[in-house]
Amino acid sequence: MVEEQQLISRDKLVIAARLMKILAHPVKLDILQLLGADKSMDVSSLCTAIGAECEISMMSHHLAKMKDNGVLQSEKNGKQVFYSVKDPSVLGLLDCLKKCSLI
Amino acid sequence: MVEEQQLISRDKLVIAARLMKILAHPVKLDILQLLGADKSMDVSSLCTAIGAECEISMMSHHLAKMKDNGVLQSEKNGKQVFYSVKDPSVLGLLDCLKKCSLI
DNA sequence: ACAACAATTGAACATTTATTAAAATGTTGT
DNA sequence: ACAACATTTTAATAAATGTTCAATTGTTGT
Repeated sequence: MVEEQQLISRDKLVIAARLMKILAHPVKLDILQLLGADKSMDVSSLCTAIGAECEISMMSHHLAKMKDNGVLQSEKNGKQVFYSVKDPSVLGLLDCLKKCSLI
Repeated sequence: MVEEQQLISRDKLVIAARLMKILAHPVKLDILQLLGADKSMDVSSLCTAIGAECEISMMSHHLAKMKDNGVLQSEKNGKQVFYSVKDPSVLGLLDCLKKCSLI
């Protein structure tokens, strides 16, 4: 059975490439999988979870970029800022990487 | 039913990020979908298929990078060089982008 | 050997990205 | 008001990326 695939339009490829570019960083992917679909974590906790090489300032930069691009959302609670995944569909990318045994 | 997900290791995240970074470009994604799992096209044809804004030199650079990183393979036939997808599992990324309605 | 063609290579350049440090902002408890 | 803390912001810098052009390589047919 030959499935004739519908080609993705240039516009959509541009959008996809932009999203991939934003997420194409080990720390950002790790943030995504740590948060998952429904968790919420503050910046320091994320930094700790990511591991030793994490500077709080760097983490903040990553989070800001992901938020600016609609991947994450944040909510302030006292001194802390809690981040969570805004649109869970982006998690499909991670799943895909796993399922396709690309990683 | 709560599925507790196994976290992807740092090493694998680095690999995944590298692959995503390589492919995070509209032209590269377009090359991937044009070639699909089993097609083989020469550089000029790819350039024509991509559209008007395509410089042959730019196409060659893109193809070389994708080949260097194990995404594509090439075969010379006369004056032309034919490119094809080396490991079809990378196409899963494209499928995923479609299926997850990310694009 | 030469011309025509296909593709690659290398250099130059502008743009973007990642990292780090220091300063600034905002919040809480005293 | 002040100190302690959490986070953001800004700036400086280094590194990677994308694009274009010109020069080069390799192939085919005459």
